[in-house]
Amino acid sequence: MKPATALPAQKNTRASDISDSQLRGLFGYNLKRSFSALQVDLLEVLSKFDLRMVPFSTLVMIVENPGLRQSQLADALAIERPNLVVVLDALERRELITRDRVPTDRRAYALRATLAGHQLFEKAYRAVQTHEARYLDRLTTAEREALSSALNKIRATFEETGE
Amino acid sequence: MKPATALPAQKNTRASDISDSQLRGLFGYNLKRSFSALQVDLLEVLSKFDLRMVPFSTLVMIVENPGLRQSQLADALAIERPNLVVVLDALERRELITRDRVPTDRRAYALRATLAGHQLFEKAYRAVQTHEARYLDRLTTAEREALSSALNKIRATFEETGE
DNA sequence: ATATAATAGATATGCAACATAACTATAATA
DNA sequence: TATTATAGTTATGTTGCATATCTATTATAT
Repeated sequence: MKPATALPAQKNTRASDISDSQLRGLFGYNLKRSFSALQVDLLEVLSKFDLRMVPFSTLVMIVENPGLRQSQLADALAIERPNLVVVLDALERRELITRDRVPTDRRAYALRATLAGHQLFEKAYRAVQTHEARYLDRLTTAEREALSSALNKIRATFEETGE
Repeated sequence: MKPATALPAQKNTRASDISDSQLRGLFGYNLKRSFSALQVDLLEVLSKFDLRMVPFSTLVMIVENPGLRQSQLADALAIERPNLVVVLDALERRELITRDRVPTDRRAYALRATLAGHQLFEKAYRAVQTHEARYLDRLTTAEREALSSALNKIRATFEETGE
């Protein structure tokens, strides 16, 4: 490979004055960094219940929508059906949910949470709410509403064309 | 495995009325869904420049901070040093950046963008700004400020303890 | 009625993001 | 000068996410 030359006559950056204002000027970058930081804490909270983000969301959806089909669930969570299968396998192995045969459609399964599943949901959901309060408490009501509305608009912007 | 039984007497959820209000009540979930939707669009924009999110961020940082060391860069981007190595390898192979020996510390490399690197940065950064305008234009000034402030508070909440 | 197409779920597989342990070479320090 | 720490690298593993393809079953189209 021929040696690519850097632009000449550039002052070196010293350790002290590293700047990321170009990236900080991008909304998406801030969104990613904030979410990543939040996620570390959330994963720690969920780990007490042997859950990760997708299995937790899955359990929440099944508790809220008993009898749900796997395809419907994958759709609602915006995850691929093959990936949901392994998540459900794990939840079923832990006897948190059941896959019940649907009499009217023998291809499909109706998903339901067991008693243990409901109990785990209650505890985990409350723990997540506590985790959320950690940062939501620092926001003003106006900020919370603006944030909520902004996130919805962002989602709407990209999901309307993307789906 | 003994058959786990679902809770009895539950009305099945019909296709039409699947609800995700429990998840929507969680801020982190909305954040994740919005970011995922945004990311699809962003990746498409970056793909025109043969870039992904981390290589793009890396290039931006090197352009803004010529002479930067790899460790400093990994720190600033909050990515692991080993993962940065392969990103830099690829950028160097494309002659977008150079790794220059540092005379005062022969372990270290000073990272600099080549002319091609600067040019790609200019084009890609503008394209990303256009992408961002797609959703930022739909937000009110108040929403934009609240979102910005909220994201910073979220990051502060979790990075102050986490680092 | 039967052939064809579509759907529900599962399996296999691959890529990308991210993390850790351990190595080489240098530099800092005790 | 011996020890420790640091910069970069290599190897490797895990998780998240996507696609192609398979089966069993159901819907539809002639």
